[in-house]
Amino acid sequence: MKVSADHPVQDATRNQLLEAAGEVFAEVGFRNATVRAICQRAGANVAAINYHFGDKETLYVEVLRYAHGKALDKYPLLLDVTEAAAPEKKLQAFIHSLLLRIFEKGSQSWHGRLMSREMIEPTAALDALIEERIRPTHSALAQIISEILKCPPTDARVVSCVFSVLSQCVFYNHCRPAIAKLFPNLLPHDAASIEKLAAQITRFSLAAMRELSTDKK
Amino acid sequence: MKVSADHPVQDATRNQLLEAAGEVFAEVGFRNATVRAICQRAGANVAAINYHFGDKETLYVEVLRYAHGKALDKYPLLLDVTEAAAPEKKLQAFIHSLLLRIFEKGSQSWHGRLMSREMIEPTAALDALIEERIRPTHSALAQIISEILKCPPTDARVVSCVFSVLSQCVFYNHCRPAIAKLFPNLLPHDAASIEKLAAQITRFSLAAMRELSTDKK
DNA sequence: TGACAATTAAAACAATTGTTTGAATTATAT
DNA sequence: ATATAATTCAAACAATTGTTTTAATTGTCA
Repeated sequence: MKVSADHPVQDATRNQLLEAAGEVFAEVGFRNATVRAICQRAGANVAAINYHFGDKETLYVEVLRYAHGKALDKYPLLLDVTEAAAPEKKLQAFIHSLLLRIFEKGSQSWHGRLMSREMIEPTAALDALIEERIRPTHSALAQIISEILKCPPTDARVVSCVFSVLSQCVFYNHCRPAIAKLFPNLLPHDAASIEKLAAQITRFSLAAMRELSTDKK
Repeated sequence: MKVSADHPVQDATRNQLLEAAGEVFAEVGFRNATVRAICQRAGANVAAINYHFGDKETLYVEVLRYAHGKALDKYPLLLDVTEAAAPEKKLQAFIHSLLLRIFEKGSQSWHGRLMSREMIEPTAALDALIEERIRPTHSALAQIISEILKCPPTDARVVSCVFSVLSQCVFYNHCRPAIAKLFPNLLPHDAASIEKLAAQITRFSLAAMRELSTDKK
C-alpha cells in the first residue's frame, strides 16, 4: 500500500485523474459523478481513485485545491496594472481578471462551475476555499474601493459596494445557462467582448460610487 | 391505473409529496434525493411517487412548477406600488419583492435554492421556467429601467443595467453560504434589514443610472 | 350493503454505485 | 539480473438506487 503523502512531480495517472475529475465534477456535481466515468476519461482503472486518493471524497477536495491553484496562477488578482495605479484603473483590472477567470475556456473551464456548486451545496472543502481564496479576493477589492470612496476599508459602505461589484461579475458564472437561453448572443465569446463587459461593469460601478462618495457621509 | 391528468383540489398525499420533495430536492439536489427520503418525510409509501407522478423526474418538474406558483402568489413582481408611480419607486419595489422572495423563510424557503440549482445544473424543466417566470421578470425590470434611462427597452444599455440590478439581488441567493461564512452577521435577518438592503441596492443602481443617462451615448 | 375503482402497502427486482480483493505487471534499486 | 516495492488490472462485493409487482385496504356510488 502507498501512503498518500508527498509525491514527486511526475505521477501521470494521478494528474490525469485530477483533470478528468475536475471536468466530471463540474459537469454533473459530486454525487452524480461516478468513479467509473472519471477513471474512463482519465484512461485509468476503476480502482485507481481508491489507490491514489483513498476515496472519492478526498479526490474531490484535492480537485478543488488543484483548480484553485491553477486558476490563480494563470490570472492573478490584478492584471497589467501596477500598485501605484489609480484606484479606478485597479478596479477595472480586478473586474477584468475576475471575468477572465469566469469565462476561461479550455482545460480550466470547469473551475468556475466547481465554485458555484460549492456555493450552493457546500461541502467540507468550502471552509478552506473561503479562507484561502475568497477572503483574500474580497479584501483586495475592499482595499481598492476604500480608496475610491475615500473611507476606511471597514466602512459599511465599502462592504456594500464590494458586494455590488462582485455580484455583477459572478452573475455570469452562476446564471450562464439562463443568460444563454434568454439572450443567446449576449454572452461574451472572445477576449474583446470580455474586455468590453469588464468596461461596462466598471463604468456602472464607478458611476454609482462617485455619486455615493459625493452626496454623503 | 390512474392518468395523471386533472386533479380535484384535495389530494392529500400528492400535496404532501410535493412539499416534502421540495424540501429534499432543495437540500440535496435532484440526484442525491432518494424517493425513500421524500416518501418518508411525506408519510407515504415508497411506491407513492411512481403512482402519483409516474417517476421521480416528473415529480421534480411538478415541484418546480408548484414552488414557482406559490412564490409568485405570495410576492408579486411589484409590491405596494401603483402602475402610475415614478419609475424609481417601481425599481425599489421590484428589488424589494425579489429580495423578499429570496430571503423567504418557512415552508417556501427551498424555492430559491431550487432555482439556483436549476441555473447551475439545468434540467429539462429550465426551459419552461425561463419562459414562464424569468423572462417576464426580466421584461418587467427592463420596462422600469427604460423609463429611468429614457430610452427604448431594447437598447443595449437597458439590458446591461437589468443585469446589473438583478445580479446584485440574486447574489444573495447564490452565494448565501459563502456570505454567511465571510461576514456572519451581514445577511439580513428580518423584514427591516431586508428593506434596508433593498434600499442600498436601489440607491447604488439609481446613482449609476443617473450618471449613465446624463453623460450617455 | 355490495360491487368496483382508487389508493396504499410490503416485498422483490434489476441496475448502478463506491469500494475491495488478489493476481498480474511495471518500475526501482541493489 | 534479481528481489522488492509500486502500480495496474479484472473481477467481485456489498450497499443503495428507482421502479415494479401483487395483494390489501379504502373510498364511492348503485
